[in-house]
Amino acid sequence: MAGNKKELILDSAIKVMAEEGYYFTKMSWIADRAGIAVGTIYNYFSSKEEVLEEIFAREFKKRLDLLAELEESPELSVVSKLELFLVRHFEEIKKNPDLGNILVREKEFPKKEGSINQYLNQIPQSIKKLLEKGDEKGELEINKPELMAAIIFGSIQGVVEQAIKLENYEMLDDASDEIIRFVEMKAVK
Amino acid sequence: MAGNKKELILDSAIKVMAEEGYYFTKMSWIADRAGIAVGTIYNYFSSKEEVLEEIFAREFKKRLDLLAELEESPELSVVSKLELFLVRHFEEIKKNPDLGNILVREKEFPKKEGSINQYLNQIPQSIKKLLEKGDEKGELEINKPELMAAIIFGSIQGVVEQAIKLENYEMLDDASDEIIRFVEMKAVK
Amino acid sequence: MAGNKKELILDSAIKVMAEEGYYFTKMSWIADRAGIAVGTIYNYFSSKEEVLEEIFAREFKKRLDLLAELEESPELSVVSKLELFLVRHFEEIKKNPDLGNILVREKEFPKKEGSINQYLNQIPQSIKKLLEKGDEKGELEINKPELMAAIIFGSIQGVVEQAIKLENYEMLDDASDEIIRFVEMKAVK
Amino acid sequence: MAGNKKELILDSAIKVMAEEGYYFTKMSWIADRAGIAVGTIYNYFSSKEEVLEEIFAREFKKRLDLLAELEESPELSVVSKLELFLVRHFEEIKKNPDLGNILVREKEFPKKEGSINQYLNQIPQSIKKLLEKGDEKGELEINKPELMAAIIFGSIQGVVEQAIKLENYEMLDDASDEIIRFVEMKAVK
DNA sequence: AATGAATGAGGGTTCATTCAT
DNA sequence: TATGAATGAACCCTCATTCAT
Repeated sequence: MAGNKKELILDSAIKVMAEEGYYFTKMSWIADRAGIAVGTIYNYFSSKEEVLEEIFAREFKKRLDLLAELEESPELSVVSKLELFLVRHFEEIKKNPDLGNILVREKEFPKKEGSINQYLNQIPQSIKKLLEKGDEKGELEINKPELMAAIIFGSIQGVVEQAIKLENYEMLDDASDEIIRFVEMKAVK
Repeated sequence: MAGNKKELILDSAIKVMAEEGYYFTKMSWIADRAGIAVGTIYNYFSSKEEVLEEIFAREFKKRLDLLAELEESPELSVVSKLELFLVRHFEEIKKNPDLGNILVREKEFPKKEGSINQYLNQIPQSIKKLLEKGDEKGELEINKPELMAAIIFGSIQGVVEQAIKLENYEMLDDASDEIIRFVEMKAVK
Repeated sequence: MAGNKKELILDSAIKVMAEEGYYFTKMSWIADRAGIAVGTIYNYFSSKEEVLEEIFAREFKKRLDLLAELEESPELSVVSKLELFLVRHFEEIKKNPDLGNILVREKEFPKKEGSINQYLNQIPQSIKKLLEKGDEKGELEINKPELMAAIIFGSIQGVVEQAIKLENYEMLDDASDEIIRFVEMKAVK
Repeated sequence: MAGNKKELILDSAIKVMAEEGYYFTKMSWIADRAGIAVGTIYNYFSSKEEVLEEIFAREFKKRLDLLAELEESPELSVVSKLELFLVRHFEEIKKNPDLGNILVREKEFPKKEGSINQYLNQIPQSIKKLLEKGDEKGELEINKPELMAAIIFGSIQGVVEQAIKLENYEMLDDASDEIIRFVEMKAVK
């Protein structure tokens, strides 16, 4: 039951924040949309920032769990791993574009190491590690893994951003293919 | 003199906003950093939002002017045009990373058609047009220009974001090469 | 409870505005006087202007309701109606001179049709209608009802203004008699 | 020349204040309307309040001078004196309704004994004295001179207020007759 | 656990006034 | 004298958070 209420609040927060952006979002709007009182939110979250953090935490946990799982699949090539990751990510975004909107747009909280930054930084890092593993294994030839990771991560974000802005969600279906093609350029033949 | 003061304010605003993010930035901090009174800012800008808009307007004007100029150079291939654009953009960011920080991070102002959104939307659009031109001219084979533009724009943003976050500005030197290589995959041989 | 808090704020506002005038009145003074926080005022009123409007609205409603009630009393002569109105009005002012002070002094908000102007304009209009009715019924002979209404309304305001300024509240007891005597000059014998 | 500039500023101030009201009037608007710089105003007036005070001072000086002059005319009856005063006052208002607007509307500056209050209080006082003189001389029978003065002063203000609000300036031509008729009620036959 | 009225620190903005030119 | 950019104190209003019920 308690879990349900927290879910309810998060769903409501995602909708409002996707529409208005984190800073314009008022706690009272989240409450209204959820059909509860403002005070109730504070029984489940200690602050507005924590609501956003929880959203990021959950979504990033999904991605990072998937990445960890893929990590431990020796039968898969690095490129396949990346592909599986992309496919799944874009599927999730397609299921809930509001979420994608938030994930892609909220970049504030400068300095503060905690907050959402901790999550945002992990994906490019994981991609970088993946690419380095590919290089070590002789699958790929990556000279500048940090740069490549930046490009790949950027591509992912860019696709989500445009898909939502243009309301062209089909773009998400083709995106992994296209990005993977880019990585395959680096494949050692 | 007047131009100087406006410049002074913008420089100060760029520094503060890069450090703190637009929403955390206080008008009084911009004034302090510029060594002037808060009221003075309002002699040059009508609101905090307008300060950010001016920053975006100026930087995007530079980019869009360059794109327009390249447009009218029939001797250049589409790929070369894109390359020149990228090289110049990354050079500018390297000269003033604070600016890059802001350009890449501020994505709020949802809905509001005016504000910074008008600028943010123009670059992917211009890239898309460039790609379509390349397709028409038989230089490139682009099936989904919108997707490709999203990926390229995303890559650019991703590189700037990571370069700044990791304080690895050399990344910016190699980024255009790498991104162009991706576009060249689409070249018709 | 809620009604009480609104009342509390209005009472406080009346006192402060009577002492200081609307423009000098600070929201924080109203709050202090009411023993509440500034923010609380905004749970009941959307702006400082709305506080003043509510004061006017309430007082004018009382007057206009009375006028409407008198309107529907065919047994009363027009002069008697006017007299009853004056007596009641001056009684009210005597009970709460602070209120009278505000009602008589605040005339700003130029142009703006909403705001307090809508109320201020209604009394002379009602008086004019009353005089015209008297003329029609053959009770009075009024050639210039607009002028007469202006004089009567001005007299009322003038009496309240001086009574408060000179702190001579007895003046209010005699005022209706004197003003009515003036109207009776117009009585058809 | 200097006198001219001061005149220019006052004329401009009257127009702006009549349109906007004292509190909404910005010093810069007065300057703009006068075709001069804001700073220049401060060469002739020490503050915004002083501009308003000067307007009141001048107009009230005219009235008080007239009253003083009438005072020393033993051949005139009190009623005639009052009539001459009213006629002149309404004539002036008709010549410059903007001025009337200000004179009638600005009542703020509570407490502060200086400011415009000093002027506003003098007219009812003078009227009261005039009435008392009439009583002494056996011309009039006035039991409550303070009340009568309040009514007469209120009438004057009310007429000006309505004439301006309704843009019915003809009202001003008939007003003195009507008000005098009221005073004549008190005449000893 | 749920409520929502109360809180009050905080910040963007205004604008009368100043003063160097 | 005239200018008008610079000043900065002042204030309305917002809204995340609290807490008594």
